[in-house]
Amino acid sequence: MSVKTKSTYHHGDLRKALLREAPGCIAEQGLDKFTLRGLARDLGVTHGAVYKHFADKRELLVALALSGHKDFAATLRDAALSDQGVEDRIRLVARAYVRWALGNESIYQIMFGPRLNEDGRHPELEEAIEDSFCSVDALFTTQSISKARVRHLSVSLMTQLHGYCDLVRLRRIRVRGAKAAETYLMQSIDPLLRGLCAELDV
Amino acid sequence: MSVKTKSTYHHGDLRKALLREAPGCIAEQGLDKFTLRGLARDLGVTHGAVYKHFADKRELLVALALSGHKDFAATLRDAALSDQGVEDRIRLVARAYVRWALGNESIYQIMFGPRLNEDGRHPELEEAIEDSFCSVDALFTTQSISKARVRHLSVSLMTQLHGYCDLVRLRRIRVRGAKAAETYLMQSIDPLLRGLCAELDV
DNA sequence: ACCTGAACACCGTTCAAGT
DNA sequence: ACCTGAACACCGTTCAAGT
Repeated sequence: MSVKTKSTYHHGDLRKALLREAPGCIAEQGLDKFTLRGLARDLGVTHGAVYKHFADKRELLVALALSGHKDFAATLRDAALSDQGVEDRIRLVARAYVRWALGNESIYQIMFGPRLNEDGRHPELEEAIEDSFCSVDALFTTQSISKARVRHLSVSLMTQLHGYCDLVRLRRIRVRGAKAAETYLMQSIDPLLRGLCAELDV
Repeated sequence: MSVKTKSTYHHGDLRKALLREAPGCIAEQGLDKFTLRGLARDLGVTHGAVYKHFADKRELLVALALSGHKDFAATLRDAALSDQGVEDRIRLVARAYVRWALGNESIYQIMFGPRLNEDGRHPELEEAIEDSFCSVDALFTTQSISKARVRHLSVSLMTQLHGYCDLVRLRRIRVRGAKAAETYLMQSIDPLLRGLCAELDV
């Protein structure tokens, strides 16, 4: 019955706490220097405690990647299905993509970072990213375009957006601030947009 | 005067040997698991020996990134300045980009991997990548287009190519083999190419 | 001038022991 | 059921000592 409510023992929900704190931890030090022991320290538990909730470091990252992909794909889908002409919908998807990627940098880094599925377990990860592609496919799906071609168009858009976000994150393209990143993107995506609209007869 | 010529002591040129072997080492295990101690073992020297040639692990990676960028930028420049119409030159750049990136996966990973210039030393790295952008600028530089707009066009092309290579490397876009990666790219880059040509009045 | 080998601080992971 | 703390193997980095 001491004054301190924080029992130094049970944590309440350590699993949730680990998932909540990890992104900030990664944002500070970079994914490559992110450390389970450091994360445990930040939460005031011993390093061993983590292993009661995740089999290993990779499993923690997989959990973050999965929930990230889910939210990301939903965000893209909302933009792709919004009630407007194709061109504006493509713009909305582009904006939504960069906003999400740069607003959730740590998670995005995990999602598109070193492969978490080398061993072939976690096929869910592959499906999760496929979901994002499908969200974007919706933009281009019409009677007159083959399925294969739709995917080419999606790939053209997704690769440009991923490349842009990756290079901005790495400071290879220098823009100051998230807002500037968005407006700069809207200008560089212009040629692709033009080409896509031409193919869609808009 | 023993039969063994390999003196177990001096290595000849350990520095060169380290730079030569590192990419293969990285290709096998992935950049994140790449280890100086492992590399030293592969070369038959003690781990301490590495530090006679590189201040630390990062310096080794910087050396690889710099020589990589140099070769990469030159490759792009050759393609961009080849003797043909703009559209074909863009195609050549695209092909050269993906061929280099996927043919030098480990190096490409270092060049566009975790930032090696966080501390602000090694500004050469920033210049090195700027060189690649300039190589591509050459494609779009005409009287009628402003410098700022030329850079937008370069960014549109470079981000698409980087995004494509990154996603192929991560198996997020599945193509079997380097050749398939090239032909698949040529189809997905089609919309961008069309938009670029429209803007260039070709 | 270049390499060895011990040493130190740090990590991921495991496990018997505590509560 | 969940956490602690010692233990092990491994890394990056340093440095006195060897050749």
